[in-house]
Amino acid sequence: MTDDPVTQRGIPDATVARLPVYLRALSALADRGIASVSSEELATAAGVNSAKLRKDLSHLGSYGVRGVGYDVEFLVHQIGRELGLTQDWPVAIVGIGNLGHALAGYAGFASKGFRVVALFDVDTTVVGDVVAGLPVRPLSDLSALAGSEQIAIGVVATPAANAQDVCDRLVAAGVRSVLNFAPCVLSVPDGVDVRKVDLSTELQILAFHEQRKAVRDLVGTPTDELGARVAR
Amino acid sequence: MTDDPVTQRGIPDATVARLPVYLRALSALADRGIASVSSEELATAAGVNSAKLRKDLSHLGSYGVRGVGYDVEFLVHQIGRELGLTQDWPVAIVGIGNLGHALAGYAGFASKGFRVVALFDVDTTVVGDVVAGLPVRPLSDLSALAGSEQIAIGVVATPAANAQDVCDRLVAAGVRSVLNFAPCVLSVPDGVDVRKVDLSTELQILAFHEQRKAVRDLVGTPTDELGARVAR
DNA sequence: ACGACTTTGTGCGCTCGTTCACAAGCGCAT
DNA sequence: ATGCGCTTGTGAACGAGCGCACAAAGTCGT
Repeated sequence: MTDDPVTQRGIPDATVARLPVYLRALSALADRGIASVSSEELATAAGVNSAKLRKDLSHLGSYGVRGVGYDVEFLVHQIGRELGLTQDWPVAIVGIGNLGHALAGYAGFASKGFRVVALFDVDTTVVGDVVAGLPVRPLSDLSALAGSEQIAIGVVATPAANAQDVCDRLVAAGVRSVLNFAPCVLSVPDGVDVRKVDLSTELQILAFHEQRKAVRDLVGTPTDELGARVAR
Repeated sequence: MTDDPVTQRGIPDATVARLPVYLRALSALADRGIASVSSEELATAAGVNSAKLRKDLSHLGSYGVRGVGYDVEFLVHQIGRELGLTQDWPVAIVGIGNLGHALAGYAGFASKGFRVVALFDVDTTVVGDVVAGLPVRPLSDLSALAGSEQIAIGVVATPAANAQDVCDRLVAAGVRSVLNFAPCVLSVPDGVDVRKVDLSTELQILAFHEQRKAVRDLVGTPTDELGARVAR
């Protein structure tokens, strides 16, 4: 019954988070016409340890050839399949402000099977506009469209004040994956995934390290490694 | 010489990454006029375990009162100070395309001591435009401005192809904190921090889980907890 | 055909972070 | 003043993930 023994049993979250990075590095190699790559080369391209890379890939199956490396094309296909990029993922963006505009026009969406199929906003002055070839629809339309299984991923690009309400509507409409750009915590029922992209948080983390570096410079203590921290 | 015993000795990265979330939750409470909060309440507001919250806060010092909770105003101040938000952080944005525009106009920047002071682009058709009150300058101006210690954080909002070059220029100009929106790995020398914000990666992670959920639904196995994973 | 070389896949110890559970500490009511 | 109830701060157990190091397994040259 298990259609695939490897696929079924859990891939660690940390690994899943890195697969897109590997995929991108591999795609770049493929574009340059490179057919085969060693774990060492791919690891440096992806900015990770080679052992970690190998362990990550081993979760997908034994796709490497000892003494040779990995077939680039094949690996691209396998990772893509594992991430579900062979299918088409309809995406809806809610909140067509500054950021919503940019997201709607973002080419990176289309590249990997993600397709923006609907735009929503509460602001009646925006509703009806055509952005990136799609009409901006009122938020009330959401339930109708999503109910027909047309939306897999909802992107929340509204101000924080509206985010939870918008999220609730998305969930009510059957969306089970939400990408949240609003600077707030969204609470969702079980079975719904939320990922947060938070510019402000990232800046504050950078500020923390920057401040620390400034202090170090002043005191002039080169104790400890104060090396680069390529933050996760 | 140690001006503050607690501040000096390392706060875990995982904790630092959560401090902005706590800060936001606390600010929201303060706006609602709430003066005191328990770890339990704050934890739920921030979407974390209360024990974790307490341990995180304990790294800043013993700022809570047993039997009572934490003083909201005071904690806001302390976290803000720890994150370096009492200072002003000059930010430069490179790459004034779709995303760069949105970032330049993003209000969240200004809110916490981050101030966009310069915009750069290589595209001569964009250079000279005024975006969000600032002129877009040619990339060659970067070294001059940054050399005078005017830029603390560089934001890379260019296509992936230009990102490494832009990053190198930023670093050469003395920038030691980079926020990277380009879908690629940036390599930087020791002492420089890079944080990545990657829309495409987040979508792919969501797709992975979505696909898995779809499989579960088909097979109809409610084994394991297939609960909500509020992803990190 | 065979040995030397290369690279994968992984067992193992270690570090880091999370969670539980509880003692220490504080305020308040009596 | 004293004891009670509440909440913090933290010791300790647990678990996840990372990286070293090496055996297994394949290729290539001779």
